Amino acid sequence: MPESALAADAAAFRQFNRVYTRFIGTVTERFLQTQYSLAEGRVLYELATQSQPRAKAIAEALDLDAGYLSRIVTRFEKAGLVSRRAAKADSRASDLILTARGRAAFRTLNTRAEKQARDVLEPMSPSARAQFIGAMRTIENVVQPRESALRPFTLRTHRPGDMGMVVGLEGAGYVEQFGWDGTFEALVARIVADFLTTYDSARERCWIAEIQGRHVGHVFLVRHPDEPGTAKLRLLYVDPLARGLGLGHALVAECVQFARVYGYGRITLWTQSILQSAHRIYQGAGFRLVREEPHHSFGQDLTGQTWELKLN
Amino acid sequence: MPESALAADAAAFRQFNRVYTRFIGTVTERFLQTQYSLAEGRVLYELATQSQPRAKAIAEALDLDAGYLSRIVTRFEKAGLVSRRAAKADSRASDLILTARGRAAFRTLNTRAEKQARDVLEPMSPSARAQFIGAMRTIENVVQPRESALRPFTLRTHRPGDMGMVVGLEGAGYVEQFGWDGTFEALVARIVADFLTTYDSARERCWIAEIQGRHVGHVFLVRHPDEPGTAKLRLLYVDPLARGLGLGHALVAECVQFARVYGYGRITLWTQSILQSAHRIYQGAGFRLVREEPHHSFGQDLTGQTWELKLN
DNA sequence: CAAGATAGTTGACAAAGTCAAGTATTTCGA
DNA sequence: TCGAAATACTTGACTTTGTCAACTATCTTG
Repeated sequence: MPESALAADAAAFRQFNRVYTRFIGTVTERFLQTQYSLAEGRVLYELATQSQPRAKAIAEALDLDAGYLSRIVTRFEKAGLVSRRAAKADSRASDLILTARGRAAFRTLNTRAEKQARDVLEPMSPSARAQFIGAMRTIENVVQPRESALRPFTLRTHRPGDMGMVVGLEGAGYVEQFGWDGTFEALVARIVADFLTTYDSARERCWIAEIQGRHVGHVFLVRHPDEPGTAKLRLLYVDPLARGLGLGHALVAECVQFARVYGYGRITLWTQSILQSAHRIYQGAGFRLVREEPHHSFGQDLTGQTWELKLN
Repeated sequence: MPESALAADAAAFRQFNRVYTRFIGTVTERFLQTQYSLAEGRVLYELATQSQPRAKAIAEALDLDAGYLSRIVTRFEKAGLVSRRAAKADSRASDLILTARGRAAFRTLNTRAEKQARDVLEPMSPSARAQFIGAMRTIENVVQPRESALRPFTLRTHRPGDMGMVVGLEGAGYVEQFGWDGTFEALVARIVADFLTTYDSARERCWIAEIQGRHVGHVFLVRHPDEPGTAKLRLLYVDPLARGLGLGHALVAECVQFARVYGYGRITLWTQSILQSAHRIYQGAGFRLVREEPHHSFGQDLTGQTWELKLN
C-alpha cells in the first residue's frame, strides 16, 4: 500500500461520508415502512440483543438522550412489547424485558432488515461481494477501535479450506495436551463433515479466529438436533499459543449474540470436566452447569458436562 | 478473495451500517457546532459546488423534500447567503447564486469539515490510512454505481512513481501524434518536477486515471503563479487507447469540482489549436476560449490558446 | 451520615421532516 | 395550435424526532 497525501485522503473520506450517508438513507428508508421508527427499531434491537438490557446501557450503545429513550420504552410498554421490572441490585434502575410480543416484533423487524441486506448483496458477483464486505471490515476496525484495538485477532465466518484446519488443530491439540486418542479426531471430522453438508446458513454458523492470517481458534453454533428453539455450541477451540487474549470469550460472545438475533431461546453445550479454562469462559458468558456424567471416550475416563444459557 | 456465505455477509453488512451510522453521528456532531444545521450545511455544499445550482438538482442530490429545501433556501436568502434569480430558460425555476457572504460561509464550513476529516485521519499510520481510504473507495464504487458503472476507469490522486509515467506518456504521445520534438518532453519534466517539489497539497492536486492498474490519463490543477484566486489546469492527457470513455471529461470535472470546493474564482489553461478533441472537453466543462497567439515551439509552428472558466 | 453521583422520568420546547394543495410555467401529443 | 399533463417550485398544516433542564428516588463514597 503506497501512502498518499493527507489532503487528498481527507477529500476521499468526506466524499465517502457524503455518499454513504445517502446510501444508508435509502436503505433504511424501507426499514421505516414498519410501524416503528428508526430509533425505535434500534432500541428494539438492543433490547433483543443485550444480555440484561437497562435504559442506561441502551442509551449509551445508541447514543440516545435518556429522556427520549425513556419515552420510547414507555411507548413499547404500552404496546405490550416490554415489561419494566425494578432491578434487584439497584432499585433506581429497571430491567427491561421483552415480552413474547416484543420478541415477535423484533423477529419481524430483523427478518426485514436481513432481507434488505440480502437485496443489496445478492446482485453482486461473489468476488465483488467479498471485496465489499472485506472493505467494510477494514473500515469498521478503524472506526470502532474499542474492542478491536485490544484485540490482536480477527473473527470471520468460515470459508472453503477452513475445516481442514479445524480438524487438524483439534486433533493435534487434545492429543498433545490430554493424551486423547485418534477417535477424538475422528469425531471432530464427523461433526465438521455433517456441518458442511447440512448447515443452514441463516441459523447456523462457524467462526474462525485469525492472528495475522493464521487460524488460532474457532467455534460452531448449530441447531440442537432434538430441541427446536435451542442452539448448540460446539468445538470451541483456542490455540494454546493464543491464550490470554480473550479469544475464547470473543468466540462465545459471538455465538451468544448470533443466537439472540436469530431468536434461539437457549444454548447448550457439552464439554469435559478437565477442560477448566473453557469453563471460565462459559461462566463468563452466563452459562450454568446443569448435568455431569462419567464416560469412557477417546481412550480416557472422562466426566462429561452439559452447560446451558437461557436467552429469554 | 474467497467467497463467503450470503447470510454471514448480510450480518457483516448490517453490523457495518450500525457501526458507521454511529461513527458518522459523532463526526458530524462537531460539524453542527456552527450556526447551520446538518441539512443546511449540505445544501450550502451543493450550492457552492454545483455548476448552476437549482432547487431541483439540489433536492435530488441530497434527497430532500422540495418544500423543506425551499424553506432552507428562503432562510439563506434572508441571511444574505443566496440570491434567487429567475432562470432564463425556464421561468418556473430560479438560479440560486451564492453571494460573497454565502461563499464565505461555505469556506468556513468547508475548512471546519476538512479539519475534522484530518483529525480523524491524522493519527493513523500511513499504511493504515491508505488501507482505510482504499476500502472507502471500494465501497463507494459499489454503492454509487451511477457513474462508476459506466466508467471503466478509476481516478485517484498521485503517488510516488506516477510522475515518471506522466512524463513518459506525454513525451511519447505528442511525438507520435503530432511530431513534436524532445523539447516538449523536457517542458513536461520541468513542470512535473516543479509540482513535486513545491506543491501545496491543500490547494493543488494531480489526478491519475487508471484502467486495471494501467496509467491511462492524468491532469494537474495548480495555483496560477501570478493571479491569486485563479487556478491553472495543466497537462491534461488521455491515452489514445482510452478515448471515447469520457475520461477527459471526468478528469476536467474533477479539477473543476476541486477548484470550487477550495474557493478558486477562476480556472485558466493553455493549450494548442491543433488539440481539437481537448477543446470539446473544455467546452463541455464550460471553459471559454479567451485568447490565441501563434508561437514556434517543440519544433513546430503552433497556435497557443488560453481558455478560462469563471466559477462565481 | 451528608454530599455528590447516578438512573430514570417528565414538561416544555425546538428542530427536522412530511404531505398535500396551490400557482405559474413548460412540454407534449393530437 | 390548443388543451391536458407534467414540472418547478411555494406554502400551510402537521408529525416526528430530538434536546434541555428540572425533578425524584436511589446509590456511593469519603
